[in-house]
Amino acid sequence: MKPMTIGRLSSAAKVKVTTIRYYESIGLMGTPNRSASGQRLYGSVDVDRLSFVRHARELGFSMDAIKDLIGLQTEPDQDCSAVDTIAQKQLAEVQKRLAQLEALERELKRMIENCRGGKVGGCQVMAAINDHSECETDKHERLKPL
Amino acid sequence: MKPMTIGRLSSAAKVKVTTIRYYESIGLMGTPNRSASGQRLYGSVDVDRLSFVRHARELGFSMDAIKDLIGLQTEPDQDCSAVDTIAQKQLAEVQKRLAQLEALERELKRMIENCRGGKVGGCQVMAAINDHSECETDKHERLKPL
DNA sequence: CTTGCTCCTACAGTCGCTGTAGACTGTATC
DNA sequence: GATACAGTCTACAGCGACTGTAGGAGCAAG
Repeated sequence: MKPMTIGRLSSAAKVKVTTIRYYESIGLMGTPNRSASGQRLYGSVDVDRLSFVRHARELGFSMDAIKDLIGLQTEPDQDCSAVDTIAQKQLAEVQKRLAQLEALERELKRMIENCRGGKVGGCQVMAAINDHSECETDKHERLKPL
Repeated sequence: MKPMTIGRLSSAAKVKVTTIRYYESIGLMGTPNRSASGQRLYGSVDVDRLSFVRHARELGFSMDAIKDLIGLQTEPDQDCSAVDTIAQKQLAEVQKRLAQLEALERELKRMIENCRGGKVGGCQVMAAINDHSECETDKHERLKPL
């Protein structure tokens, strides 16, 4: 179980080297030991932790939420309802976003469906973007990037 | 049809004042006329254009795509297949994102479902984030923010 | 005339990284 | 031992699409 360099950790946890250093800078990874020449040295604990972070990111958790989850992880005797709350909140966000995107999909399909070729001047897609009187997405808050 | 200030334009097109100035800075709104004291002055053309931009943003188009659409708008005699292509591309992105989020929803639900209270140490949500061996989102590319 | 809103510029901050520059370290091959 | 090349280091700038702040100047109503 000898220590590994940042590059090994990177391929073990499938997180880029630069990203690992970034995570360290925002206090997500603690301060690693260093070799005599100043290179970061990690152990298998760090692989686990970093993999956890990666997977939580893949699940769409914010860095703040992940910090909270890591904090909870280090206190295994605490009630896990806090974890549940974070996960529930995340699920709610995902579902909200799904509803937005479904509305978006319907509207884009409608636009494209109505456009039957021709000139830009009479293009129904352009018209649809211009005239949004009957548009359901108007009721939504501003859309976050795809 | 007398000119309006940026604040009027803002409420007419439902785009924030600061955002209008930002759009100007990235070349999306042209350079407006100015009053003697230097205040921006707009006409109804600008309301239309800005509303168009807002609605396109609500549909999730990138600023680059919107720039293209505006460019096409000013040439109404051109074939509208270019517009169609941009819209199709956008629809494809939306559908891809939908698929990602649906996978996410399933996994979050599964995690929460399996967690039946207790201590963090035995929490199935934490375990699920840790052990991602059977996780379908692992196959996806990195998720963009919600 | 004063109050209080709107407008101006210029710049820093958001999030979650990614990319760049320039220098040093570690390892493999000749 | 020399050389080549990959890996590592720090520090900082940039991405997209804005948002927020500071410190002023303009303008309409009471």
